[in-house]
Amino acid sequence: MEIKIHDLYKTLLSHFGKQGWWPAEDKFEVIVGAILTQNTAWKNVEKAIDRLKKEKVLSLDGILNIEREVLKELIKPSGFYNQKADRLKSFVEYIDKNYKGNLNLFLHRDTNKVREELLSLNGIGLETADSILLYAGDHAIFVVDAYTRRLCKRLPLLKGMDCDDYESIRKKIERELKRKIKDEKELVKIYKEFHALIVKLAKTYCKKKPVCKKCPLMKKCSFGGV
DNA sequence: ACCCAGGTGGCCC
DNA sequence: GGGCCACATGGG
Repeated sequence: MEIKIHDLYKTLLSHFGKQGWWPAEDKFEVIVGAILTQNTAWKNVEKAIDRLKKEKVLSLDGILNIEREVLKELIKPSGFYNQKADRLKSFVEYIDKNYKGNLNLFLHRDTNKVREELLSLNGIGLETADSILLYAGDHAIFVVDAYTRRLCKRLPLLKGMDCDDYESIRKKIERELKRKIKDEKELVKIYKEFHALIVKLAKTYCKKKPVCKKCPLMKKCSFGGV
């Protein structure tokens, strides 16, 4: 049996409730978190963010002016700290140089323009770019991560599509949801919530075992669990 | 002593 | 255009 994407969203929402992503105080914190969480447990990212806050450098100017070696030391708990320090530095330098350090000026423009620019920056790939677009910029872009990809492989919800291709999954999910949701603001809200729910699902039921008997989607899966 | 975590870029074929 | 690999810390 095939699961409709919107039904899957509804099922997850009623099962887990609203997730309220992204957990951050402002746009800049979302961006820092998006870079720091690359292949890293969120718990470790929190430690790094707390340290940046404590040093009062969790701002565009803060990261711009802090010495690279000091920055590395502060974000150490989040791992890959050499490259992540470079990535944070190159991002704030880019915004400073091209947008007078004004994040809103950068974010609030044509979606594809912003996306292209993000992708041109060092260390910002598809998922990080889309996380920033959706959660910091409120653009209607769905974020695909490793969990989403895994879900696509295990659920017959995206039949006939390439589950290894990021863009293919993103566009399919966006198409399906756009068909159902006409209001742009509502769409953005659902993209935010849906991605968070997929992460929640994976963390709750699929930590180790690829197929979990406790999974709430069992009944709807032709093969028994995600 | 493994394996995993809200990825990305570089190199190889 | 896909298949490896390094990147690093902390928790199970």
